[in-house]
Amino acid sequence: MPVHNSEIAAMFDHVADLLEIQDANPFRVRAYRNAADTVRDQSRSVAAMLDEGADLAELPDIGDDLAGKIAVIVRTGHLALLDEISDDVPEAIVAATRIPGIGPKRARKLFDALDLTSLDDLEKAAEDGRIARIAGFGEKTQARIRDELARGDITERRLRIDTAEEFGEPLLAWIRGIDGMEKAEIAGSYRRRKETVGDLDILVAGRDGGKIIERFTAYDEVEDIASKGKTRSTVTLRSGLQVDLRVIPSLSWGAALHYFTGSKAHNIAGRRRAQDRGLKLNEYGLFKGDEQIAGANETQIYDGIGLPWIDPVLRENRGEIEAAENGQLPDLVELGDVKGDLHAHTTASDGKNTLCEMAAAAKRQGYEYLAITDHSKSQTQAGGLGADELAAQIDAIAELNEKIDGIRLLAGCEVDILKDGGLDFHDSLLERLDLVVASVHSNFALDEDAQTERIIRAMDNPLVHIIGHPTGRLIGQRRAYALDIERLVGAARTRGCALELNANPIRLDLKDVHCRLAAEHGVRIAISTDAHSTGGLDHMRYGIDQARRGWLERGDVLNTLGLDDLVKALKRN
DNA sequence: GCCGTTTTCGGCCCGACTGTTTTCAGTCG
Repeated sequence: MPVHNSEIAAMFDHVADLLEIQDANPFRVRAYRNAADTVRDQSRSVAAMLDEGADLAELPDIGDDLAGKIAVIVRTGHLALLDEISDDVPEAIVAATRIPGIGPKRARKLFDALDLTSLDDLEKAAEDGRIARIAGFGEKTQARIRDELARGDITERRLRIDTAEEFGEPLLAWIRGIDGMEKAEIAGSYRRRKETVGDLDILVAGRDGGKIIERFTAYDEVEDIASKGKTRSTVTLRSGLQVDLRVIPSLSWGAALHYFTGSKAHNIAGRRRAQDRGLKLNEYGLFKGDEQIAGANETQIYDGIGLPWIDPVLRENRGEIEAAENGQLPDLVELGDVKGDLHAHTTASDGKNTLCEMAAAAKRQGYEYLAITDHSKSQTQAGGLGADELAAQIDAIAELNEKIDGIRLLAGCEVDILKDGGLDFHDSLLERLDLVVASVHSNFALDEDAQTERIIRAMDNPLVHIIGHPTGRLIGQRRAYALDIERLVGAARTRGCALELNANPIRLDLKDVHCRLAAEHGVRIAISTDAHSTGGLDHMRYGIDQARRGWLERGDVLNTLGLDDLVKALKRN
């Protein structure tokens, strides 16, 4: 069983957590966290890289020591250091650091001072007043610990980007109505368009921070105010979403926007560049000594550290700074480049709108084409079409195309990939289609080899144009099935098959680093909404955001082709 | 533990806020 990057990264993060509690050298702790980030961000499996004899010490923030540890993990599945320090630090202390306001130092002090061994112990101590008697702790801290533990939910909770928008956009609109407010934006991972966000970082330019924050904390969805100063406040909304607000002067707007957009790794790299130039970069601006030499807008900030402006979606320290330096930033695909949607359902299977309605909605999107891809017969619960029904739909689409202007419907199907990699319809029927999307909807539990081979076998059929939602994950609900992405990408390339980036915000499948991997190998990506209603076509923008995070350019995306070019591109042999 | 045109030691990003103190450590982003 190959060791996955995420498992190695989790081990390193765990080591960092434990070392921190042991009060180890903070830079050593950071080294483990940086290495975890590096491993997690690799689009290729480091186990496979090792197999090929790669020197992992060439990766950023991985030196000889950690490269050696990775090799051991890959070989044995274990990390001796982790086993050792796990014995010394109760897991409950790590869990306690997830309580807001409790970090490694205070968590350890709590457990040591009161001789605790579990979170239950900690909760009891909070209830009977023992915590407030520890030096450095008081009533407020005790109450917070008690309340957090009583809620029973101190695990990390991230919201999908579309959910975050539901709360964030109305709040932003409300903030923009506050007196004395000059500008406001949501920064953080929201602005970087990550698939999930942990909290909202809202930035406001204005003069009287105290007044603005006073109004902000009066928003009617605010349930709890964790902190409230003249420039900064943290609240929790009724929905449980944490919101951080910062007020800064207009002269620092660009610096602050840059700073609070992150990512942390991108910022650190930026501050290092500033240092290298004898400058200091913080959220107020770029400084030479005491003199502010940039700050009002982001372009100035980047200019000051010798770079062109970098799109927020790229700010993950995954090579964007080097690319910017060399004038090789990607010319990212945009929503306006999209000429059509290649995956949509109708009432014929489990969609909510008819062929006609979907066609009209696609025309309103300004598209040249829309592929109708209802489910195939194995998808009984989704009203999958039988062979006769699909044949009838092909005729209905031909007929409708005669009658309508300004949009071309492509006759397609989202055909099930069966357990053995065969398809749910005979080639004689698939041949009549303009477009075939092949997807896995069953047997998720196959092992990695079997699952990978199953999908590759489906691609062996030249009638298949696109593999739909290739990894099957549902964000926050279902893990991706076991799959060797690199093999899949390699197979897609040699077969001329495209991979889907499903734009539905619950899927966003492929994810960003895998899109980048595919594009690097010359595999085209189809960004498709998998719309089950006319409204579902609007999800395209989430797919575009994800594609941009994956460094995709227009030429990497199948459905940026106009109709004629698309039809040519769909001829696989 | 990583890193290096200041290169094998000695650095490692930076500021606001809270709670508990009474000048600051810890936490957070």
